Amino acid sequence: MNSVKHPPSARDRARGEVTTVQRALNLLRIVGASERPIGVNEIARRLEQHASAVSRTLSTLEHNGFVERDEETGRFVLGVELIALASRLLAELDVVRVARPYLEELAESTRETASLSLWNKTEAINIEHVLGPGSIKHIAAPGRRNPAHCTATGKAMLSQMPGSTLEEVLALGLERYTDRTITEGNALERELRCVRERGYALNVGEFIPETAAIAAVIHDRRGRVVAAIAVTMPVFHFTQQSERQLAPLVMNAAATISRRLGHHGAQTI
Amino acid sequence: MNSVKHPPSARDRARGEVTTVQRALNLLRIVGASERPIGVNEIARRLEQHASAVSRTLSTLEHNGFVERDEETGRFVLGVELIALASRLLAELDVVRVARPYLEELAESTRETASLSLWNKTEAINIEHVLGPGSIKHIAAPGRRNPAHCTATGKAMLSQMPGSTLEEVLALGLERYTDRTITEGNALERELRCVRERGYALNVGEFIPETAAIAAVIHDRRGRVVAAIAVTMPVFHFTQQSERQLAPLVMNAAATISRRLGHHGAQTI
DNA sequence: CAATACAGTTGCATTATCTGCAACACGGAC
DNA sequence: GTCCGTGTTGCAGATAATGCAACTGTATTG
Repeated sequence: MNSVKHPPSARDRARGEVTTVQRALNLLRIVGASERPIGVNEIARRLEQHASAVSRTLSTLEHNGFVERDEETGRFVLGVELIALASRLLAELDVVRVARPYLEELAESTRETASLSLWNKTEAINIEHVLGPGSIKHIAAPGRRNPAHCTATGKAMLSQMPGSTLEEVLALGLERYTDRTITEGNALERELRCVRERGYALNVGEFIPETAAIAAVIHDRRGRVVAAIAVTMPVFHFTQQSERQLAPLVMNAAATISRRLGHHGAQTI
Repeated sequence: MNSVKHPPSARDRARGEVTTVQRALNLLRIVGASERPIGVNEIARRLEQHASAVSRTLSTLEHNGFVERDEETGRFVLGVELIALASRLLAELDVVRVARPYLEELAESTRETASLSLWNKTEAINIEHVLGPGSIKHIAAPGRRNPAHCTATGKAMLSQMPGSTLEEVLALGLERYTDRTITEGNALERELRCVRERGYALNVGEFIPETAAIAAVIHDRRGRVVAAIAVTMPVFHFTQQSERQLAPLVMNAAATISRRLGHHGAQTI
């Protein structure tokens, strides 16, 4: 007898049901997303949990170095242990090392901010940026999460992902951030087709009203999409002319980085 | 002031008692410490837990992007989510950015491997390294954990920590790694006094038999010890002469980095 | 200066989740 | 074929997490 495929318990876990660990990870993300140190009660409110539970979980996380307590305020920030875990990963990611000089080159030649993002599940994550001379700060800062449907790096990478990934993204709902955000599935699919055809993705105020960006994907030696680079600028810098100028620069840099990672042009989806 | 009066339950958490989250974090550390992708049963053996429990926890972690499954083997490695959390931290840590050029300079002038470590609870953690021309690989690699009592960066930072930290380290037990490892509390205290006096720490085969290192601490603008830099070499490169040559280089680099972080010589413990 | 409000922590009884077991599916070795 | 090993799942019992209420300490208020 073949046991039929019920949606069973571990599947529930995978779908984000209530587990203690799940709650702890959400907590960690909230601490990470906060600009300033964050207190127990504030976390509890955002998680819709009781302060006592949060306090105890934080105690465990603190003891393990995943969060740290600000000496003066007693509030929490992420801890060094995360760096310990991530730094090996980062060191092993060739793309970071290879891309950095090209980011600097891009930032200099475009006089805007250049950044590198990785794909994570259903979103892009910035991990490196080089500020251009007069550029806005904090845009494209490392650790920032870029939704797939309304950012340049997000759309660039999503356009190369298998259909299942697009479905996941659609299932999450296309949240509206500005009046330019694409919130309709078919429109997004059209946009992604367009991105594939021209080889770069645009975002003009779809996520943050004042910023625009141009992005292109990076492939590794096996042809997989591993990252994307972007040039981010204030919306008022963005014109058809700048698009014509910048797009080739971004695509060239991305292609060069891909080549240096051993990519030979064969696209394995 | 946190004058804790009772030794109560959350203290138990802090002391690493069994909690579900605690187990998940240990699991994460094991995945992170593994050189290659690691399977459910192997993790279960190391944690002395049942494979079923590990499997379920991994399921949650995977869904959250904290671990990823190697496509071919089905084994686990750390996930991009950790980079997402850590990269902001890293970007905000001035010391990393400031230190990098000096690491490169050190690596070049000494023709050995230069590295930067942060302090985490009771150990030092490498987060950056520059390989010297002919140097051994993987020593001082990012993510590597350096015990406080038998590594150069560990001893350098521990020597500047308050007594309570030393007590914590002693309480963990001074594990023996080689026949040169200091395993006796009083001997370690003497060694630390010596480190404070001469301004740099040595490790000659106390952790890994074949490697030696010289380290000095970095202070931030408030005089706090935030990091240490080290030059690591094969043990057979290490002589009294090389110590005399390298120690000033390391101390100078550390002092320069401290100065660039705004440290003015006032040591606030 | 008391009165008040809020943050953070803890003990305890209840409840809900997690664990361990046993069984199963799958794959490889012989 | 059998015999390992790995990974996953359902289930019932074991265990750890929860929510409450109480308490402390620290701001904020009148």
